[in-house]
Amino acid sequence: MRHYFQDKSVNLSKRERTRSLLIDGAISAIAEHGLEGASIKEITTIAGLSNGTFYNHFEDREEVFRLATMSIAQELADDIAEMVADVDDGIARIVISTNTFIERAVSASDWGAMIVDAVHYLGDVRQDVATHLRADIALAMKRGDISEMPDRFQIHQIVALIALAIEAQLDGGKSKSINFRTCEAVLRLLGLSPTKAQRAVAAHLT
Amino acid sequence: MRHYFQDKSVNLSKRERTRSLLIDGAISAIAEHGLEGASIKEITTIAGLSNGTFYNHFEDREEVFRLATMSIAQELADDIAEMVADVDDGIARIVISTNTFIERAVSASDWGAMIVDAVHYLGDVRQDVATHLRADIALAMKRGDISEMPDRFQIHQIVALIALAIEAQLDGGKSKSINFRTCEAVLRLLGLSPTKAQRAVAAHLT
DNA sequence: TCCATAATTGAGAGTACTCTCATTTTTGAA
DNA sequence: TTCAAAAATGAGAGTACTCTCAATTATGGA
Repeated sequence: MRHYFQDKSVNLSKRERTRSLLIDGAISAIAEHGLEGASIKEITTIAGLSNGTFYNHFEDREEVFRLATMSIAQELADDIAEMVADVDDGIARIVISTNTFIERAVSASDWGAMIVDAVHYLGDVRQDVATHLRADIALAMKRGDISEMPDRFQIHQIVALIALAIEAQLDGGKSKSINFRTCEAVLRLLGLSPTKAQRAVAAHLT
Repeated sequence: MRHYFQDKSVNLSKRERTRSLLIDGAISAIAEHGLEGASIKEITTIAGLSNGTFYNHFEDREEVFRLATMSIAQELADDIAEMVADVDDGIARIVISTNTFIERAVSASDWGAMIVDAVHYLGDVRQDVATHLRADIALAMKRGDISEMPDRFQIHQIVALIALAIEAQLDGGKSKSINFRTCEAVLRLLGLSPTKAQRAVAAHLT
């Protein structure tokens, strides 16, 4: 994942390729030192470019951080959308999406670290997750599995639990149990009883 | 709250009084610019002291941050312990503690902002909350209201929800509804059904 | 191949921060 | 009141960072 955007841009214009190098570099740097600690020097060194090139592509630090976050969010969203494309049960979609999102973020550890950081600083990320979640919940409501559409605050609660699950696994190593329990917790927050939540998770994750 | 530790140390030694001034200053600075953004210059300016004095009292930034966080945590813990001293129902204690903690943190907004920041950086804070929570949960288990003692990860989930509630109110203004729903969410995570959680919150908060 | 345009380079100006230390000021016990 | 010890001061050394820009190098269409 360290060269993800670089690889993806391999037959685009030079401008795009360099941009991608810098975005990959920014992700590594942020994963290592956090949004506030990542320096432009570090980003360009990782990218194998010189300091000045950065400003040929981005206005300032803020811009590359925003772009890098959005790029990751988009990639993960696409990945997950494909994963649940043929699942038509809302609860199942919520469980599978949540689990997949966390798994992917943990596996691509730079991405995970960046997401955890971004959730604390950038409200956009939360809104992004919210959009996808809402669609799945609407589906579950049609079936009567969930009775009320959660508001913005409840979505934030769910996002906080997901970020925590990623953080815990980046610190302590991969753990299926953490994923299971996070999915259960999400369903509990959405109003399922503990028993139903547990059954739903057991049914859709292995 | 801006001069809390200063006021509290008013008849201690000069050394203690200056220390308290600096801790109050550190809290304000961190609330304003975050743990990473708060500079020593800013802390000493707020305290009305000169730059060098800081190093007469603390080894480095890290030390004052740790001390300031622990001081706040201790004060809040004492405050809440007193509040629930004569409540012998575990669920009630959990609800009242959670609500009081969030309310206090939001009212003393510098403290709240610092706690939100510290939760993300310092594991200690989570452990601190954990200790108090565990006692209340043990009480609720004796009565059969909760069936399993939550492990470290579940405690972290609860702490994350509490931090989110504080953050939301620091951004958007005080809101009883956020407190209610956070208490409900905490009880749901602890295994209560949505109905029971709602009743418990309604019974103990007004 | 040629060459206008685009991209990259790296030195450095400007800024901000942490921490040290010789000096000055304050404190409080005798 | 006196004065040794304690505390506070602020200039500045050392470091690190952001962003600019004139100069250099690479690119790709004709």
